[in-house]
Amino acid sequence: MTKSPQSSSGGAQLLDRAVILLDLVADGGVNGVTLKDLTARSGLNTATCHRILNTLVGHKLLARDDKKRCYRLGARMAIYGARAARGPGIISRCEVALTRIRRRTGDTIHLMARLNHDSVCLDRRDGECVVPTLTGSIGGSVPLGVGPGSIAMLAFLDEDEQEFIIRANIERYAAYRDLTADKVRRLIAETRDRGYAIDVGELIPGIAGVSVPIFSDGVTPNASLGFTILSAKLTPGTLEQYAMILREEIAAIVDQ
Amino acid sequence: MTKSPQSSSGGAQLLDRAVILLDLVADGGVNGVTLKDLTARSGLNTATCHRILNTLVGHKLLARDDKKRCYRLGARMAIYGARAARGPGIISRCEVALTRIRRRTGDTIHLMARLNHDSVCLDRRDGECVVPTLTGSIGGSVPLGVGPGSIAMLAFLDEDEQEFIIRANIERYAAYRDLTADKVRRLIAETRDRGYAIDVGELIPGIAGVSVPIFSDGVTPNASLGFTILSAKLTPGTLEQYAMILREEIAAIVDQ
DNA sequence: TCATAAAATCTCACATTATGAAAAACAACT
DNA sequence: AGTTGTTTTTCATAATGTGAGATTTTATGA
Repeated sequence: MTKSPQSSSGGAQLLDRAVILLDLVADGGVNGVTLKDLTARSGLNTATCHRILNTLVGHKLLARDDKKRCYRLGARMAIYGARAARGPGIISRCEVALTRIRRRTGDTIHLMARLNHDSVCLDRRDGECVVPTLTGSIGGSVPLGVGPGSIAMLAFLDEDEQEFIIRANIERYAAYRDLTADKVRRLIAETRDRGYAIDVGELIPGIAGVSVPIFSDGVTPNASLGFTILSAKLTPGTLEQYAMILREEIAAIVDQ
Repeated sequence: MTKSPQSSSGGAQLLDRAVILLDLVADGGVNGVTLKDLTARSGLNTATCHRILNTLVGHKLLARDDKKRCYRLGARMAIYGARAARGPGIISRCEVALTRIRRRTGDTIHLMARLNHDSVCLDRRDGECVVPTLTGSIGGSVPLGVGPGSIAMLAFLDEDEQEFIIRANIERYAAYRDLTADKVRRLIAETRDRGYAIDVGELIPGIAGVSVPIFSDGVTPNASLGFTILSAKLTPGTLEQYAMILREEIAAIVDQ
């Protein structure tokens, strides 16, 4: 959980709790999350947890894998998602931009968003040459702090929140080559100065990336737009040039 | 609302109500839905409604357009959706199939799912020649009963539920050329006999379609896979042949 | 195979939480 | 400025959700 808007407590405890659980399940990923995990992480009483989960499953917001006795996001969630993507949110606003950038450069590009401690891929266009990316296809995610797409967002949050997230993710960084909390902090500092995030083969050898944050509401960096390119294709100035392209497109998106 | 699993009443009234509202907002579409609408359609007390909506907005499951004073699906919904699409649900299971069919035939193909009284486009691959479709891009929807993609699902529901849905949609049919409830009933009967749904230029002149239902749980037709083709490209037997292709792919998807 | 542990599910008395009528604040017309 | 319709807040009331524990089901080991 983020420390932030938990316990909105406008008189809807049950709903707040349901959202906590939805979040935990969403974070749980492809493997699914078990009841025990959920009670532990949410701090909720087992019975309460169970009751809420059952209801959510009943409404198909969650699905239950009876075999593995665990919970995942449900069919209705996927449908809602498809509908939401159509509304006047980031995804549909970026759709044109993505396609246009793809045509202009021929490179792989993706739209990332923040969900709790993770950075989730919302949309992407594959480039002419297939490059391995951190997140894989739409819906894939990495811990915030990993990769330029996520650093671009992280770097422009309040320092408190940054620290909170880094702390929460600290053990997960180990899975990404020689990434550490301190390195993340250094990358953040550089990114703030530069205005955009870059990575030159530090996470996946031979693969570089540039990402620019999107301040959808003018204040909070809730999303980012970024390239993934083969380091081999880099010439001096390529990254700067790509950052400019992203900036332009984002500017066009943000002011309506 | 569907008569079905409303009021699950396992001791989570508030959650049930929240889902009702989420559904209404999702149905409301691109224009957004106002509080008044929501209270009217849900039958909930204004204060209760307002409280729930506020909480949902707080969690970004819904978003509020302060200007137009109405509610839409929120950013978090889109993110959940992206994640859900990645799990072992219909979407990811159909992904390969979609791409393969697209390569085999070169035609436009889409995956539809049922949401209340509507049929929503979950995924699609565009064909070599651009054809106009009823639903447009991902997230687009039509009332159940309109178009082969939705008839394919509707036809294999219980008769009671069919009638319920047709009644609910009856006024909306008028927007689609000369479609009427009776015509929908006739199409359903034909589809049941045939095993798949077809349309030859009756909804959009010059555009034909074939769709086969997917019984993801073995019983309920929760989704469908279908082609949209130019009538001009039709030769005798094309539709049958396409239906076979769909059947094959669906068979492969359903048993694991 | 049976015994043991662990996790999931159910039950029910209790009080915290959610409810909705009504009033207040706010917009939108005329 | 007056009037109407919509949104937001308040608060006493009770219905809803809570969670400790009992029970059942499933997993693990000997």
